[in-house]
Amino acid sequence: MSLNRNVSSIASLISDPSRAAILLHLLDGRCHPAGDLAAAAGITPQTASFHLAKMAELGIVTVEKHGRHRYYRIAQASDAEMIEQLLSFAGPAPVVSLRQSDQMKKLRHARMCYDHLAGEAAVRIAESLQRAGHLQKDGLQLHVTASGERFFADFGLDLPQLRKKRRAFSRCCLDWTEREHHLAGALGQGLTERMFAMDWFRREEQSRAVRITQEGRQGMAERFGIRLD
Amino acid sequence: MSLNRNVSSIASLISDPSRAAILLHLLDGRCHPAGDLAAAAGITPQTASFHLAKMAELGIVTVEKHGRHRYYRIAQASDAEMIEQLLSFAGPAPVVSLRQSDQMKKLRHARMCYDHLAGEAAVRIAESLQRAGHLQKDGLQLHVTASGERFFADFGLDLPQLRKKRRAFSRCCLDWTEREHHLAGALGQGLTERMFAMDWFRREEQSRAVRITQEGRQGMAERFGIRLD
DNA sequence: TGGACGTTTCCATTATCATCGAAATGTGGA
DNA sequence: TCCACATTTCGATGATAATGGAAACGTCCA
Repeated sequence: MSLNRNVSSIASLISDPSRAAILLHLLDGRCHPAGDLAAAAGITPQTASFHLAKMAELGIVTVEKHGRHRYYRIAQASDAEMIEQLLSFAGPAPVVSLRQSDQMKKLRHARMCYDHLAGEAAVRIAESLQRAGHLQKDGLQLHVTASGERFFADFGLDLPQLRKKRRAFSRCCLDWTEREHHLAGALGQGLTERMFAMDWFRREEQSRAVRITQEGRQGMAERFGIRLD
Repeated sequence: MSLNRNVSSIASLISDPSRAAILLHLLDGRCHPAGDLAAAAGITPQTASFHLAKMAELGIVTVEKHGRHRYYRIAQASDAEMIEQLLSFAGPAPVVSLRQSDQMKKLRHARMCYDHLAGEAAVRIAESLQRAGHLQKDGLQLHVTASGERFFADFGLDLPQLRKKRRAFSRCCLDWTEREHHLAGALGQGLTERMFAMDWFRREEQSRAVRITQEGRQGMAERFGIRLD
């Protein structure tokens, strides 16, 4: 591996929105073809290729050629953990397994994944939205149906505004604790922001864990038909 | 609003080499006049001033005016820890000169990480405290056990006072030279302060490096069962 | 009071870099 | 063999931002 890594180059990976989106998408630990990553970040294949080459040079990602596809993945699992922590505000990375710890339980429950909600709560919300017919899964996309348009507008989201952003509008993101999908993309971010604004959730200090408030429990039961715990 | 303003803003700050140099210089936790930082980064005072203003605006550094000097320092310990985290990601910088490698050896050995000790000595201390059952790792937390309460009190630390501080009490921080954890948080700071008060360590001028005194070697052998070098 | 010095502000220049169109490369399938 | 498709390379563009010269500001000191 080229030790071309210096602090600034690592930091620039995270500070650029397109690269952050790509990294975020790679955080599921699986391989993704370059085109998917381009779509995920809302950029053209050329641009994605440019970014991926840069990341490969730094040894953050590795490539595997299969036929005419090139599959990218994060080179080391330990890097993946560190990236997720950095993306969603970081403390030092745990080297040992966190499986049984208290902190881990909290993270399983609800946490931030870069700019949107993850964990059990997020997975349940995504399920509920699909069951109600507001979202429809189409590959990696989560299509917003007509009833979904009304639902999100009623929920206080400005969908036209969210669509304008230079990033994928609505995607699913594999939740590494639940092994199910939750909602990501501009819509996931907007929904999360709205729920925070309504004080459904509160961030814990020094952690990406998220605490669900009493309002949150009530709201999730009323709006999504979800009862947690 | 961005829910992770900290990360992306800090990352974009560090992604510029000049600012990275400034921040790295500030990682010693001391105050530095603007001119020194300019020299450290190899840029003119105007440019340094421009960068420092930007960092101050984001709240990552704070200024203190003393006479015609303005002293800058990193505002929050958590930001400093995040930068260290990025350093551990980047890995050790390539050594160019003999003088640098000499300096590097010293930094590996013992250095300041903003307000607490880092480097081999700090990692060994953290290990020793866990082996003795005074600390117990729980995710990112380092829990102080009953025997630990007694140990630290006997060592001269006022734990109740440290707990009151508006920051994480006891946590681990990934050491970028050793790739192991050392003790951070209020407890790490307090322990470091106490050891300095006992003259176990002395800071080198103009550097993050820390020198271990004869008392320090003796004390660490007696209290922690550590023999360095 | 005047001059030296540390620092900042203003401004014009320059460098960097993400971005995408066009074209090239390489692979699979018909 | 030819075409479709995924991806990369090349080249140009435009936006952003770093940079340092000139000058102003404040503070210290003689």
